Amino acid sequence: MRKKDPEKEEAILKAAIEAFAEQGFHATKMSTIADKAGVAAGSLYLYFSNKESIIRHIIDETWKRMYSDYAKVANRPDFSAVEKLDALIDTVFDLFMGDPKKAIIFVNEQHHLMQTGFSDFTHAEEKFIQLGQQVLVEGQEVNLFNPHVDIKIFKEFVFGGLRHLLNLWAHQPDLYAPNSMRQEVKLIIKKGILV
Amino acid sequence: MRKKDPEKEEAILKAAIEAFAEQGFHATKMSTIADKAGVAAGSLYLYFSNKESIIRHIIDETWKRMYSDYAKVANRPDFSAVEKLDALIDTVFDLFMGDPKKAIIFVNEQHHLMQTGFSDFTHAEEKFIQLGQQVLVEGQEVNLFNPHVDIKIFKEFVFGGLRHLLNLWAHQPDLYAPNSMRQEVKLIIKKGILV
DNA sequence: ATGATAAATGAATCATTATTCAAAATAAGA
DNA sequence: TCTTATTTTGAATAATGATTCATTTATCAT
Repeated sequence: MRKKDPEKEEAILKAAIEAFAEQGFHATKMSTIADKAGVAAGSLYLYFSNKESIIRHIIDETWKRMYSDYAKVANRPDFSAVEKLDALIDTVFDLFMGDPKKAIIFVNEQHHLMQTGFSDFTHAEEKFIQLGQQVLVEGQEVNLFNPHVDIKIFKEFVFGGLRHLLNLWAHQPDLYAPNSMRQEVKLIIKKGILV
Repeated sequence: MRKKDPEKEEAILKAAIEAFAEQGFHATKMSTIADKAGVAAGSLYLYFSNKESIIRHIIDETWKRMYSDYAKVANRPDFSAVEKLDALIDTVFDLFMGDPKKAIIFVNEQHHLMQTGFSDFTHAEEKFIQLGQQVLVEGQEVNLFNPHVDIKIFKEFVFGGLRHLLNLWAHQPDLYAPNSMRQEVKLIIKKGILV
């Protein structure tokens, strides 16, 4: 009996991340992924059932990682809601700045996946979003956060803003100093633009 | 000599907007657009050189409209920077709430266009963004806006947040009361979430 | 009316690529 | 070493759908 090489799956994923980030999901050919990964085209199908499932896997993993990273912070009893909110921003930045290509895929291809029926990855996504929402509710309860702000809207607004910023940065890292970027975001969402 | 029917171009654009919004650019077939528009597939090519140019046209028009709508407000000398900022939000909301399908296309397909070489529509886009940026600079100069906020980052953050919110709303209008949504956004970007 | 010109049609073309599958290579156990 | 089960290969398949083009139809000018 022969066993599948676990490094091969890794190589395929790495190749796919590169290709999807560079050319987008649709423009990426399976043969390109195979070439980059150094395997035959047919071999891709031993590890993934089809092209779609490759990108699903990538995004799913990303959500899971984001959730588990942030869960550690969100549950710390010694953190105030404000600190937890800052930590949320840090979690997102840390994750994507360590992996710009994933950031690009994450931002650009997610909508495509929603059109093709939902699946597992929505679990991880929902859990993460849920965690963020809890922090906001907690902050309002202890009167740290403005009770007139609609949490559902705030949450989505921040999410969209972050996504967009990370995408810009991933495409042109030179234009944005990573650290000032995350500090700016924290400032904006907490205090707004008025003096 | 026979002339092209200007209503036919309209019909094609309307059909394309519908199809792109429902199924996304890639999944939309030229034959579907033709069917919806009530013309033959080949006729599409009398009005647009290819599939890509149809979506370009749609997005370009949208940017142009956004720019011209907002230019009226941005130049009013009787408006403070704060009022102009509020008006910016209103402009965007007004435009897209009047046309949810366009909102969906605008949000979801723009990245795709950037991959396929830039073109005219970046002009209108840049002009609009430029206008917004001016308002922010003006606000900082007269000390209405916090000078520590990085305008470039603020601008993009707000842009991304708005995009995302509008997309959510366009997909499920029932979940978000349009007016409260725009008020919330104004509140958030001006004052942040802290009490 | 009528011819000339351009618009409109839609079936045929053509290219593109995800996926399959028969054959070959490889590793593990006997 | 040899057998066997499983992986790997990559050429062949098969479907898809954008675009073209020969033909038909409609409009305008005379």
